[in-house]
Amino acid sequence: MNEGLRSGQVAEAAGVNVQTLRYYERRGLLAEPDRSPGGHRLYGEEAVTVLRVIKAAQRLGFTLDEVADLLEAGRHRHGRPVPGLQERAAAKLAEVDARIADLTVIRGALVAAVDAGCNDLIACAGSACCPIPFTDLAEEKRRDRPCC
Amino acid sequence: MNEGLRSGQVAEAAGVNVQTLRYYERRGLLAEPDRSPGGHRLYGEEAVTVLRVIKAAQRLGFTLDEVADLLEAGRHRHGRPVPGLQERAAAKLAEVDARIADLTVIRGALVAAVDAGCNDLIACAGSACCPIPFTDLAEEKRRDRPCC
DNA sequence: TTGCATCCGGTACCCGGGTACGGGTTTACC
DNA sequence: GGTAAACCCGTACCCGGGTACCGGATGCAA
Repeated sequence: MNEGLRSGQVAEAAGVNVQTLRYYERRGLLAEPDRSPGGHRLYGEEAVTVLRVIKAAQRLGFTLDEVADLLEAGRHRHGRPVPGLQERAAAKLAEVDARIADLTVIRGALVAAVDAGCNDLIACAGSACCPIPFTDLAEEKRRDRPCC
Repeated sequence: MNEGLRSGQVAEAAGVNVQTLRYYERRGLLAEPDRSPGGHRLYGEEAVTVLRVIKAAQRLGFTLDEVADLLEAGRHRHGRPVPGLQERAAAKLAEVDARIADLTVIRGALVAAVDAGCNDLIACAGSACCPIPFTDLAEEKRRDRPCC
């Protein structure tokens, strides 16, 4: 009878690998489900939702540890808001913005290299006219000076 | 006497770990340098340049294998341009653009979550008014529909 | 009851880019 | 010529996020 979804069905519905279910369970992201008399996992419908949430949170830039933390807080809260979810989302937003800014710098360097018709990285590095800002690219800090 | 730079000096000058030099040598990114009578590596000045180029190329989005390939092509070329450097840079540029676009979508979702004052991921996922586009976030494909 | 798909747990491996450790030499400076 | 720092090589380990393989047990249908 249909006393729950089997691991393969959940995995299928959520678009993940079956192994990933057990992996998430080990990592504390997915609660341990009930078992059939023979020991097979039997999930409720909500497991699929949880998986979708995990995948979405990952896409938003949260690590699995962070997601586990967020979900754990959600499970234990009793009416009050999850402490820090807002703050964590705002912090992630700042990280994402920084990453976008960084990629924009990289984009600029690539565009310059393409425009200048660079042909040899080493030769370019030696010549003063090279558009690739080797030293500025070295660290993502100190992004204040524009290329060349 | 000063018959070349020792590994520690090169590493220091390029801002990398000494172990990383040997790692790059193994990976074919850094040519095997001369040795002292006792077997210590003695690098020329150009090794520092090569390291800087490697680091810059990494920042531009190239993997170490790709960088190795690019450097190898640069070593073997005799006057003619490195085949495909332009194309590869253009391809990387496309990748970077795609990544920026993707991050922009993610940014939008984060902003929406913060603006809406989301407090619990699981609760949100269940309600229709949740601003986080769980299903759209699932894959980075199909990025055509705007959030909500 | 037989047969096949699915699931079980445990462990090992994958990717990329390094970093650390350990025991033994070599170099450089005083 | 002593001594401390730097170097040698080989190997193992780290991170994050899974994936694969194994032999054995279960589930379900005909």
